[in-house]
Amino acid sequence: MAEYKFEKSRRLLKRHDFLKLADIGNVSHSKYFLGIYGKKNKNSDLGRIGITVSKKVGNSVERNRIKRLVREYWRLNKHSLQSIPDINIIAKKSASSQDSKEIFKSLFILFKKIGESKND
RNA sequence: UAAGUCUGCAAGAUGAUCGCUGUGGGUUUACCCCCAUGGAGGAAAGUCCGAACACCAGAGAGCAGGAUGCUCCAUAACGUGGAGUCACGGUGACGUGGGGAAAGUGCAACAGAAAGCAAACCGCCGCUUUGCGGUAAGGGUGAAACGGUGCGGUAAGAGCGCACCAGUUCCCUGGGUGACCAGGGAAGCUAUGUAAACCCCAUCCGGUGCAAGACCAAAUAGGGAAGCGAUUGAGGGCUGCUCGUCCGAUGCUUUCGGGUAGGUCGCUGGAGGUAUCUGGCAACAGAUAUCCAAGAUGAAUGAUCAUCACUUUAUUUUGCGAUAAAGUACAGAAUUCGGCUUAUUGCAGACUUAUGCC
RNA sequence: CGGGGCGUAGCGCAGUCUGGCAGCGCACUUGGUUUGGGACCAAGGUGUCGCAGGUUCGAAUCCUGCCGCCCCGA
Repeated sequence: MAEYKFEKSRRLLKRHDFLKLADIGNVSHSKYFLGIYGKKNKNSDLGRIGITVSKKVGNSVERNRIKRLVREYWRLNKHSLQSIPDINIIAKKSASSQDSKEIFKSLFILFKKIGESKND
């Protein structure tokens, strides 16, 4: 049961955390999302996640829905994302008015790309 | 049946699993964990008004600036609401609007003779006829041209006179708390529009906003005070310790205060909700009973599945119905209330108009 | 939680305060010039003035309510 939990310590919450990631600046794309990620943290077995959905994506209902879907995907797939470092997920404009299956598929592709690039 | 007007109601339901978050309890130094229970709206939105609350400023009054503007009532307050009143729009149900133009100033393009204490282009009339005078009936311009119709009157005309009508101001009587309404009389013969132009009158307004404001407070660098210390070395580094050696005076230690990162409070029980009764046409107020119903902070309230409900489409059926698929608006609390405005789905009721039938 | 600015022709901007003709530059079209092109010369087209109501005889301009974009403060 505990493996599906989603705690605050697993999230990026402060502005300087986000700025630090932007300095490192490793970027990957998928259809609806952009991922900015850092180097792997050796002390923690799992990276932290931050979600950015700008005002251009839609109204507050739409923005909150996307954030919840991203968190849901992260929570349910934690066990397969062990190699993922700290990451900031940025929603693209086209992510609005997509259903949950499309969102999850796009996230799957994004994390797969990041996992492969770490192996290089 | 169609088109419309007004008012009200709802905002899919139930269950399971996995999560997020508030509160209470258990356990614990504390975290974790376990149990119970709560978790978006009618607009939570826009931030357009009004207040509460907090801090700052302030003797009192005024000016400037801003807002509001028929009347009465309601309210903590309002630019809001209720009831009325007048005007305008609509066949109608009904809707929209409201101080002052007879204090002063300004503006009214083009056209037109003339756009406001009048004036004479054409026309008409008179005379002593290259012109002068009278005239506002008629012409045409314009959004707007100084009451309308008729009769009298006149050189031609004119409220110049009269009758009726319309309008203005004043007075009286009656009704109404009042805006105002009804009736009667007098004056004068007419007074353009614009105040969402300046302005005048009346009423109201100190400023900033929960990132208000209060408290705790790391690292680093300043500041105040006290103590130690000046080559006779305070203190520190190299080391487990001693010796030794090196650094060393804008120094070291203690303490006080401000205060950043960060955190806690403010933070949800209130001009509160629901029901009944009483007063009031109503808005609303009062009494009694009962209930406690979100509190996040890179910001919770979600995901998946099942069943049912509603709508649409397709297939099948004479039909009822059945099956399948898709869909179920606008939209997310951010200190809290009262309104306004805007976005938006469905349903119900009352009423109006038109047509048809009985 | 507050404050400010902008929206006018394809693009960049005037005009809004003080209501009455919607303009300027570049670009575009046509003609001339040139062997041809550029440059140059001449002529021309152009707009729901962000949207909707209202005030006025008349609104890009005044008033009210919305929409979009940009910026600032705590």
